Formats: sequence, structure tokens, C-alpha cells
Amino acid sequence: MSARATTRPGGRSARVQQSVHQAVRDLEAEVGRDALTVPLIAARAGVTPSTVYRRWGDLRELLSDVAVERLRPDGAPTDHGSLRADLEAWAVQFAEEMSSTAGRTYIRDALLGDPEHGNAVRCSDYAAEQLKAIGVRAAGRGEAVPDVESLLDAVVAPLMYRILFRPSDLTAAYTDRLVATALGRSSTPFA
Amino acid sequence: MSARATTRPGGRSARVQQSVHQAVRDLEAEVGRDALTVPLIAARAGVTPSTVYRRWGDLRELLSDVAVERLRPDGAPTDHGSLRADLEAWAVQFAEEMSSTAGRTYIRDALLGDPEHGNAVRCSDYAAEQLKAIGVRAAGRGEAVPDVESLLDAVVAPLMYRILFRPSDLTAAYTDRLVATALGRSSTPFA
DNA sequence: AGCTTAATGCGAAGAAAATGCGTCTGGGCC
DNA sequence: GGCCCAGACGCATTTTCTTCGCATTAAGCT
Repeated sequence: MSARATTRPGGRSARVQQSVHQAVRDLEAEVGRDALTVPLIAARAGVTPSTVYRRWGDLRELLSDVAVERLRPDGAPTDHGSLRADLEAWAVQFAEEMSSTAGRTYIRDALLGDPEHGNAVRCSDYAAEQLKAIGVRAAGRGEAVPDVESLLDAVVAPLMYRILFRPSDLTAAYTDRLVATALGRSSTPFA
Repeated sequence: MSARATTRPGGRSARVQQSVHQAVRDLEAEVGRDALTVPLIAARAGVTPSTVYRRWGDLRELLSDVAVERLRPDGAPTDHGSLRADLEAWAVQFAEEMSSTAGRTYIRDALLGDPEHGNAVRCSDYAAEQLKAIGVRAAGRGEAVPDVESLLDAVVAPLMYRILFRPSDLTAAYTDRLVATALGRSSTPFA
């Protein structure tokens, strides 16, 4: 039924899922995203198309799953010694990754999946986790930390809005200004 | 080539475009958006599928065009006597329209079109125009007005981010808080 | 080990996507 | 006003995708 909530996590089902995901990534690099089709992916993965249709429903859901995995952060945000420096560095990196052609494609694919499936909210959760980690670290230094929701509103949302709706203007100066705005207001001790 | 930049605005081409758009709207209401196909739409519009493929390229572009038209604001924002009241009313209405199931579908469809086609940026322009109108009116009253970019960052972007990535929590209290935040800072005399 | 259940493979049928070619409409020009 | 050309359209065809039923295989459990 669901690709992620596989009732049988081990064994063949897991191998099939991994194989199909890998096939998507490989073919995406080889023939381009727009040339992807279910039969093509299935052939590369060594499964039959009907298996893909059964497990993911359609190509969109499959691409949505793969895109979300690609958007998962690699590790904890790097430590730059202060809340502001950490946020600026993270925001700049976030903007760069997401505004690239590949990044925007992943975001759009992730958004395309069934909303009930939760792929979109997962993207937001990734950013929230990173911001939370930065906040916890800053709180450990004794700094006042704005809560995650405020940071999502003040930093992540404007970046994402421009990436999705106005694909052009995104400079480091702009992200720094967003961080400055976020830090200039609404700083609760810790959340 | 492009559906909107039709080289022949008058005559049959215009009728075809109108007929196809109307067919999309009708069928969307009748059979649901996910059941739409090019042959189905073409049959309803009284044209052949190849015409649709030639003019729009694929179903996504067509749906993107129709979605953008549906997202076009009806008229000027209503006047509530003050900048804050105007913004709050507009933001609440914006949030309600966009967060509905239909609204979210239109946004996603609009985002899906070819970025070069400019459907996404058109959505942003619609919001910017409305905000600009509110700002001009407020400036006429002598109020200090934040520039449109700030309002996009502080109000529109957070709303859109939540609509797209966290489809659940959107209250009037939240939109009011966004407006309050936007008005509390960065108020240039006029732009 | 044997049993139950679920997931996969396979093949066929139905539907949709995409393309090539001939025709016709519409707008510009004489 | 009539002619001409570029572009748009309809039709037919081919290719590809999608769905479905049934047989088979593998995983999980006792």
C-alpha cells in the first residue's frame, strides 16, 4: 500500500524499493528527469512495471519519495560559534542547495506527491530539525533563541517562496537580511 | 508555441483556447482533477487531442495555464479604512482561498508548468499587485507603508509555505500575527 | 519445517501520448 | 475586393503507458 510503511520491511520488498529508488537516481542523471517513465525505471531496477504501479501508484508518487530522500540533510549544521553565524551559514547553504535547478526539481517533485502521504511536511520537518539543532546549541551557549516557528516564518518561508515563485533573485545579502530580521525580534529564552 | 502568446489572437485559435480552457474547468468539476486527460478534454472542447498537444505541449502546461487564470484576483482589495485592517482582511481571505483543497491544487498546478513560461511568477505578481494597491491607498491616507517586498516576505511567504508544506495549521490569529509583525518593522514612508 | 499471507512476475487488453501528413482558416498584401 | 502564404487544425497511425487477472515466490509466524 504505502511505499514507506511497508508491512514487510525486510527481505525482498526492501530490496525492490531500494533497487527502484536507485534506478530513479541513476536514470535521472543519465536521461534527465523529464524522460523518466515507469517502464523505464522498472526495467533498470529489474522489476516489472506492475510492481512499481502497485507500490507507488504512479510516477509522481515515486518521484516524490525519491525527492524527499534527496532533500534529507546530511548531518547536523556546522558550528560557527554563534547563533547568528550558524543561522547565516545554514540559510545560505539552504538557499544555494534549494535554488539550484536540481534542488527546485526535488522540491517540486516532493510537493507533488499525495498530501496524505506526508512528503511535503517531511521537507519542512527537515528544516525544522536543523533549526532546532542550531537553537539548542545556541541555548547551550546562553544565547537567547527564537523559537523554530518564528525562524520558519522569517527565514525558510521567504527563501522557499522566492525559490518556487520567483526563480531568480537570491543573494547571500538577502539571506543575511532575513536572519537579521529574525534575530531582531521575538526572542524567547528557549523553546 | 505558447498558449498565452498566441500569434493569432483572433478567430479560430482564440475560440479553441477558450473552448479548451472551459472544458478543463467543466471536467475538473465533473470527474475530478486527477481524471483529466488530454483526449478527454479535447473531446469535450470539440477539438482533436493533437491540437491540445501542439498548443500546450502536455497536460501539465495546460493545467498550469488554467490554474493561473483561476488564481487571478477578482478585483481591487476592499477598503477597510486603515492599512492594518486592509492587510489583515486581505491576508485572511488569501489564506482561506489558497488553503482550500481547490486552492492548493491550483497553486501546485501553476507551479508545475514550465518555469520559462512564467506561470509561477505570475502568481506572485498577483499578490504583489494587491499589496501594492493596498499600499498606495494607505499612502494616500498619509500612513507609513512597508514596501511590497517586505510584505511578501513577512505575510505572503509564511502563508504560502504553510499551505504548501504543512497543510493543516492556518488560523486567522496566525495571519493577524504575520501582519502585525510586518507592520511592526521596516516601514519606509512609501515605495 | 509447514502454513498463511502478501508481494512480485507475467501477459494481455485497453487507453493515452505522440507524430506525420493533408486540409483549411485567417490575416496580410497587392 | 481578391489572392497568397504562414500557421493552425483534423485525421489516422504508431508507439507507449497503464491496468487487470492469475500464477508464483518469498517473508513472517507457530
